[in-house]
Amino acid sequence: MPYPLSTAQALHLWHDVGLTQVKDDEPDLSLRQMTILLSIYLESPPHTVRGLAAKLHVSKPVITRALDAMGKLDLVSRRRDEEDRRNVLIQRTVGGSLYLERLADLVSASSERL
Amino acid sequence: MPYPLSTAQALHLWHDVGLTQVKDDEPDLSLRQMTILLSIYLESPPHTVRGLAAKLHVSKPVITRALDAMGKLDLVSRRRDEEDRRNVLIQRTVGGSLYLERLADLVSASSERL
DNA sequence: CAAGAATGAAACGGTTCCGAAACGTTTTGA
DNA sequence: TCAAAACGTTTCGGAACCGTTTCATTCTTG
Repeated sequence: MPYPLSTAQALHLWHDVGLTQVKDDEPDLSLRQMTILLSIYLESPPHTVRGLAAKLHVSKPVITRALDAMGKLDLVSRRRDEEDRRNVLIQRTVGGSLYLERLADLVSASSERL
Repeated sequence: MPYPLSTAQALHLWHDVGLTQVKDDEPDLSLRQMTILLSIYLESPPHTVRGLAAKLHVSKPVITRALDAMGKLDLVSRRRDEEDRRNVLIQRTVGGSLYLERLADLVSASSERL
């Protein structure tokens, strides 16, 4: 368990990771997209549009559009809930797992250089 | 000095901080804007449009527009370089310092809960 | 001193995101 | 059974951002 980061270390960590992300040519996820993606992968299913919207305090169309965008990038997928066909269940993908794995490695590596 | 963060801890830290930022009503800075702001506050002056563009591997208009946007939010200010009037020197503001202080506190507090 | 280089800003067209409102489908419950 | 509610999506107009190109100003240098 690491000690809490000092405020100066926190800023350097943020700077370091941001710099790497910006310098890469890969399309960056917006803050909202990234947070939605992390919610899907870190919290236990099922994930629904309504549930995510409530958790992030944003409107449902924000979630729908973020899922559209991340779906094109193969970071998440959607499936109808057959038990209640009004619901859409949001699912993880291999691409999403790899994406977050790389992010985690980046943060972890930056934290070593503090 | 903290130990390096584990990959799982890194993702939870990112999620936690993102969640707080998204739930706030405050206007979020884009990844590029945030990285520019951190460069200005963490690295030693002078900061110029050209210098920042080179460091982040982006075009100059990206920097100009980000400075416009952050200037409106009172996070940075600009001043002509009187020694070479082609240059614009980018300067820190009280608002920018407070903004980053709050970010640092947020990251630091989240890191405690890991 | 004049021609070229360097710097930052502005203009332009295209893409993406936003909030609010309206919509289609499915389920609920009176 | 059938009106109301719930869920996710689509549409709409507006705002922000992007990359490229062009421009005005200032400096350098031959």
